[in-house]
Amino acid sequence: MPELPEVETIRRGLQRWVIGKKIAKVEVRQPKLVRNPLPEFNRYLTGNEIIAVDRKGKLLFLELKNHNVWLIIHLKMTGQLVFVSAREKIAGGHEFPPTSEQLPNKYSHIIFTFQDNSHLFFNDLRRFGYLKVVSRDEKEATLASLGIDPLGPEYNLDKFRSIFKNKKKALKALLLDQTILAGLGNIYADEVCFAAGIHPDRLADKLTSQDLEKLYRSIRAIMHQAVKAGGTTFRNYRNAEGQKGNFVKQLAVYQRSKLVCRRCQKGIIVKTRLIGRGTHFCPICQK
DNA sequence: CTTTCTGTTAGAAA
DNA sequence: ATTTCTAACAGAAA
Repeated sequence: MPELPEVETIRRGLQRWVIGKKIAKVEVRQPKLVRNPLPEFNRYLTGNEIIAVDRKGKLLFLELKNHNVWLIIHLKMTGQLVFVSAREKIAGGHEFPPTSEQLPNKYSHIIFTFQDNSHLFFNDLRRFGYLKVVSRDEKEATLASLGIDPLGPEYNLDKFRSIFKNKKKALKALLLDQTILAGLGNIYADEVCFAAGIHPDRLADKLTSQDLEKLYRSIRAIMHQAVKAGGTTFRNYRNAEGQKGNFVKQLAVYQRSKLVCRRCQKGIIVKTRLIGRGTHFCPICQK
C-alpha cells in the first residue's frame, strides 16, 4: 500500500511523536511479522529509546540509542504505524492526536508501549509487512541494496539517465524495481508516466533523452506534491495519527479507467495489465 | 457462492 | 543474466 509519499508522511509523524520515547514493552501478537528470533527482538527493544526515524524508498529505519541497532519496518500492502498518546485529557477535554478508531483492533499485530504509557500500533490486514532489528552493518547492506530515492541527495539527471541503459524491459517495470529506483509503487508509476506523457509499455532503453528528462522532473514533482497532500488513501493507508491522505483528489490516471482524461479532455483512460499490475494511461496523451 | 482484484516483493520459473 | 510470474494474506467488489 504505502509508497514513498505515504511512508515519508508516516516518517514525519513518527519523528514528531516517538523521538526520545523509551520502549517499556513490545507485545508481539503475530510472531510471523518479526524477522528475528523473538527473545532477541524483545531484548534489543525493551528499555531502548528511539532517537531518529529515517527512510529510504518504502523502508523505515528507527535508530535506537543502545546496543547499536536499528529497527527496520516495511509496511508492504496494508501496514499501518499509528501512534496514540497516553490519553491524558488536555485543555478543552479532547485527545491528541485525534485517532478516529479504537486501537488496538484485530489487525494490531505488534504493539509498542512507551514509558509514558503512549502506544505505537503496527496494524496490518494482509500481514505482508515486517519488522526487523538489525546491526549497523545489516542496516548499511539494506540501504545499499536499494536504488536511488527520488527525494534523496543522490537523485540527479546523470544518474537517472544511466539507469535506463541496456534495460530491455518496460518503463513501468523499471520504475517499480526497488533496486533501481526506491520508492515508486503502482499508483505513482502510473501517475509519473502520465505526467511525462510516456506510455508505460515503452522499452526503457528506447526512451529519448528528452523523454528521460521529462520523466526525471515528473518523478520529483509528483513525489513532492503527494507528500504535501499527505499521501494517497484509496483503501487502508493511514498516517502516524491514523488519518487518511488527500492525494486521491489529484490522481490523474490511477483508478480513473473509463473516465475522460484530465489533460486533453478527449482521451478515455484505459486500464490494462502490465507485468501483472493494473496499469492506467491516456491513449492520446501518452506515446 | 465463486472469481477477481488490491498500495509489495522474495523467490521461483521462464 | 534478465525479466516475468506466483505466493504470502484478508477482504471488498463483481
